[in-house]
Amino acid sequence: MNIIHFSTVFKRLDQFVKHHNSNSDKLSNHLRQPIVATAKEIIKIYGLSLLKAHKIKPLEVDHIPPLETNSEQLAKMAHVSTRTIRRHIQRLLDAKVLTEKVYKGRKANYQLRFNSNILLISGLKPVNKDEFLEDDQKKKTADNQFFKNSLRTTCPQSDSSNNSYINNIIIAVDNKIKRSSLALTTHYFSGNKTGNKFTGYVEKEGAKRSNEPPLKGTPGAQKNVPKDDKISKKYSSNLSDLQNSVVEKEGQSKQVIKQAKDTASMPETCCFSSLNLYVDSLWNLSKETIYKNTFLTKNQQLRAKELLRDWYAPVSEQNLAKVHNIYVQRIELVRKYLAKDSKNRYVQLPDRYFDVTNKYGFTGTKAWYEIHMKAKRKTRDKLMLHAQIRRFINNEEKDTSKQLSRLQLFKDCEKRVESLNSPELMDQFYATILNKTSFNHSQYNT
DNA sequence: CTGACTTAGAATGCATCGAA
DNA sequence: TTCGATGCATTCTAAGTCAG
Repeated sequence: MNIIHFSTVFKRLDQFVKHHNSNSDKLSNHLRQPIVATAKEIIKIYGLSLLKAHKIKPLEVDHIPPLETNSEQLAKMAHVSTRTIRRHIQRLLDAKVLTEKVYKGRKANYQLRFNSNILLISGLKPVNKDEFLEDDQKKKTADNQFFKNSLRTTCPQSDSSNNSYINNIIIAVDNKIKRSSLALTTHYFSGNKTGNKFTGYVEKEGAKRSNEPPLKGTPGAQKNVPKDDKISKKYSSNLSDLQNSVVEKEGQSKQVIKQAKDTASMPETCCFSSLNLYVDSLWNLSKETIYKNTFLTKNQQLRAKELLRDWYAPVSEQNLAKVHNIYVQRIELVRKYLAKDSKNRYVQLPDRYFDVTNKYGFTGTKAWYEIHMKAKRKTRDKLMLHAQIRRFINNEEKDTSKQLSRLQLFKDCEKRVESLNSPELMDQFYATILNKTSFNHSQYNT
């Protein structure tokens, strides 16, 4: 029995601190981790003291006693010096986490009063966890934590810093867009007619696609299948999702589908302990990133793990680590997407989001991942091209005595660029080398 | 891209002051 | 005398810069 339900109060404290930090201009006004840690220690002490007081004499809601403590005690608990405690208390007072500090004289402890919005003391009764859960759930509902109408959003397909929220199937949700029964990915909701330069997606294309049934290789592609062989298809789709993650078009590799079916038909081949390890790891990551500020019930969490198991189940053991890594990156993409506009964006609850049949959930992040990897490769190739050009130019600029053989170096650089397998980059290489006078050295000297 | 280096700001400890 | 408050010096850390 606790008067203060610590985990709930700590969550509220974290939210309060986050809100406070985002609202304060000066970095010096921010509450940082050590101060928050001190605050938590103080709350722990307060909880215990209230419990003791309640045993002696039942507490009344309107007369919750303040915490009587001293810097020495707090310093011991928080493993810091008394000086630090005093500073931290001052900062907590400034931030209104603590509302009052009353000095009771040199031979007495001082009294601390807490912000009641954070502590949520229920007075006479010990805190009923279930009540909190219910309340919290109601609040989450009110805050649009559940899906009502449309399942589509306008999220970008990569973590590039674009704002073209046009043709993206729901992976995470953008609250900024007004919802209707219509799919949000249609052009009606276009906020940016210029489209997504980074991904090469344009509004027109997106609108067109939104009217089409989901295709293989499109964002969130999880082909609709008849219910009877749903599971095997589901697994095969999943596996191709994994195997083809290096931008191989989904469904194009027969081998992959075959392998998926084989794997799905032999679940016993999976090493369940390592599978569970990956499931736990991915779930913990999701909880700490995309569901960091979302209250989740026990059942939702259990269901989430079950669903995540579906994602790993068809994967052969030797591929588990690789696949896990891809899933981690996909979660990271979602986190970045949410972080860009945390007020207006949220993600579906895990019991729905990780459903493999929900093409607008985690399944949809495959397209993000592919585009992300494509962009990464593009950047890498470009850097490689620039490096080769710079290498050649630098040699040209050296004293003749120190220069390497021009032809030899040219061939060497050409070979490297050739290995990128991109005619466009090859052309760029030739153009720049042949027309050295127009070469803007500074452009490549980065 | 990576690692070394620099720098500003925050955290902390020590010494001292001052109020009760 | 005790203990919170305060000034100052040191340490730590994160971000930025630059050269290889």
